[in-house]
Amino acid sequence: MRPLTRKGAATRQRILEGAAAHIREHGVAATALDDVLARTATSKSQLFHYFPGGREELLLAVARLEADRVLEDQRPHLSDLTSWPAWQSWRDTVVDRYRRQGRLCPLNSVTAHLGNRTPGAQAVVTELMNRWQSELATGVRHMQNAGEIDPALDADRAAAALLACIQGGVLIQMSTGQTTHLEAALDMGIAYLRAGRLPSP
Amino acid sequence: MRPLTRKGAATRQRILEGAAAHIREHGVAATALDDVLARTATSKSQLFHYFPGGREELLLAVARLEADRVLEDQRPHLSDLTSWPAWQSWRDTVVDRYRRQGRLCPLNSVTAHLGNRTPGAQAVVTELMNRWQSELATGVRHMQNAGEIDPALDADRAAAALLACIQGGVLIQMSTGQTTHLEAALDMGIAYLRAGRLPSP
DNA sequence: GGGATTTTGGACTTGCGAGTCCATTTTTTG
DNA sequence: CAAAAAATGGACTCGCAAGTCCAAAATCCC
Repeated sequence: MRPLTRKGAATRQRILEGAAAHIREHGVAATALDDVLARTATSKSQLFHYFPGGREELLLAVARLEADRVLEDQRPHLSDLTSWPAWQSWRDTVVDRYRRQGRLCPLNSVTAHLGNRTPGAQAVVTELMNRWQSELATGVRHMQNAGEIDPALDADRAAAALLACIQGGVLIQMSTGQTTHLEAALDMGIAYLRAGRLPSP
Repeated sequence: MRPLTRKGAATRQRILEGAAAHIREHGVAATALDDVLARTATSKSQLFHYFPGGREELLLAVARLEADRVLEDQRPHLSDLTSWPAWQSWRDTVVDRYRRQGRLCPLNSVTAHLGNRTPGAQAVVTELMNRWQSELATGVRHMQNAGEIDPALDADRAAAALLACIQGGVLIQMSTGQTTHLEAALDMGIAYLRAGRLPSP
């Protein structure tokens, strides 16, 4: 079904990354297929050869790329939330990542444009959220086992709240350009976790 | 400059609300000018007569409409955060409002589509956020004065965090369709405020 | 009432950009 | 090496939807 030569795979990758880059710089609305072709030195036929679904399929692939990137950029901290200093450096990483990213959030941009009526688009986002929340919950549970957080706390619900803090902070940053809300929300979330800490005996 | 007959004003309003309604139902991408014309029984010339800037100006007007609506839907609770039960009913109102709204967030949809390149679009959002945060901060300060929240808490920062909780919860709801994150985040935010309460003497 | 102004209808232009097609070149495979 | 399959170039079609224009109708103002 899909033999895909080495050269072919390279071209496909080039198109994909070129599209992602252009979207990161100019947003989805200002990204025509021709822009991608020009930037990647490819032709229409190549694009439709590797992405038979056309624009929509390409955008979906970009969404997947960006979604993976989101979690990758939080490594290794995200998977090692085993002490308060670790939580703090994770927090700093997140803030820094989004500060760097600036006002354009490629993922939000793409999914918003793809519309939530495309089942694929929301699947990508939903899966990202699930993985993200799951890793946070693992961190919370670890701290509970270490006696640093009240075991009565619902780890998943706390992780959900924390995730919302991040998303909201980022969303606000997209309009204001400031990361102050993100920082405030994250700090609050972590403070909340610590407040539920078992009183040291 | 703009005499605007009574009839003219009515037509303009009809177009504006028709556009907002169509966008709420179908999203921005799926809203062509012709759709609005058909729904409001008006013609191209009328639309461009009342919105000389065309589509962009219309969308911006819709954004303003929706932004106002967001705060209005939280009245009167938002301006009366003077007791813990009051905070709770505000929280319930917000959750309910967004549950009703479903997956489509007209404001986010419009601003995302208008791109953040339009200065007007982000101005609308920024102003909304400022007003929203300001009202929340007022509520926090009121509770501080009543001795229900630690006076050492930075009211504006707490309000910023709370705002991020809401935005994030809503954003996640847009993909998942669930309000669980919104609820978890809001509950956490309020719990955080209460945790900072002065120990009763 | 009547001239000025605003409102309205709707056909027309226009440009953009997605998607198609086919001929040609390159690579794989046996 | 030769046949088959894949990769590539780029011109072409085509539909949609934004925006323009002008003439006709309604309304306002004195």
